[in-house]
Amino acid sequence: MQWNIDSERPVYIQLIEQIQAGIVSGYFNPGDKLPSVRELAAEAGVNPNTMQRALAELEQTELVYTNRTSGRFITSDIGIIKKLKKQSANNIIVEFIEKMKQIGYQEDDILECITKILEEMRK
Amino acid sequence: MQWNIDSERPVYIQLIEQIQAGIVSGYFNPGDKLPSVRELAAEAGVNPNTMQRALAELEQTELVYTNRTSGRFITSDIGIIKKLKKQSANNIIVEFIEKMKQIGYQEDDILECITKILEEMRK
DNA sequence: ACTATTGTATTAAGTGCTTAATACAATAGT
DNA sequence: ACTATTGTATTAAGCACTTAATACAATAGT
Repeated sequence: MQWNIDSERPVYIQLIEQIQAGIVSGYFNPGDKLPSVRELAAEAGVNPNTMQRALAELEQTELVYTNRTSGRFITSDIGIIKKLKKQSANNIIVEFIEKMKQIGYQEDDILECITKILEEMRK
Repeated sequence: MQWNIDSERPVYIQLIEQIQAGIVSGYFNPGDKLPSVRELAAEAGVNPNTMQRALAELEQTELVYTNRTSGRFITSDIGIIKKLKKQSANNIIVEFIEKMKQIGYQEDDILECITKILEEMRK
């Protein structure tokens, strides 16, 4: 796994994001065993407690689960993963729309704007 | 002005956002004189220093300017306002796209998703 | 020239949050 | 049964940041 931690925001938040992205985007596969807390921490260059915190919080989404001494695993329930992916997308989109409205864009304008930018990116 | 401050995030940030939104969305008009720091603070129910901080930071965007004792004014330069509005939109959109990509959405998916949600909102 | 009103500077207290050191607990594997 | 390895709990230090009290500075208006 390719870790990418900066000091702009709390480390544990970035860990959560990156692990979750790894699962939801398919980098980790359902049922995979994760390396141990200490290994992951070493790999990412963070304190084990910090990694532990990230993983513990992730568990609340049921994306991963723990067997006390045999380690942590990605859920095998593809439904959960898909559901969370949709949910995440929804939250991101709603937040995005709210922000755009706050600076005075109507719904039509938003669609137009983003279409334009996405087109530009394709070039 | 209708202030809406919660304790989730720093007060001064929320003030910046709301004032900026007020300008960019057309609630405040170019050239308008703003109430004094102390008045605004009282109105919003915050400490004057906090309002001062928000206004001072806003000045860096050139949306408002100060005449030491006669008060603060919204810029009369409509260009600046429009430019900032576009810039803000761009930042919001780019950030949005990045987030969506991080959870595994391609550009096409993004457009599809948001189109769908916007359509739902219209109903 | 005076004074009220405006913006500004300084600084200290409070606060919440992150991180890290360390110790504890459970169990798979031998 | 032992031991190495796993996850977990506790707690304290550090840190950065926000907020607020207070004092200072400039000038428009009289």
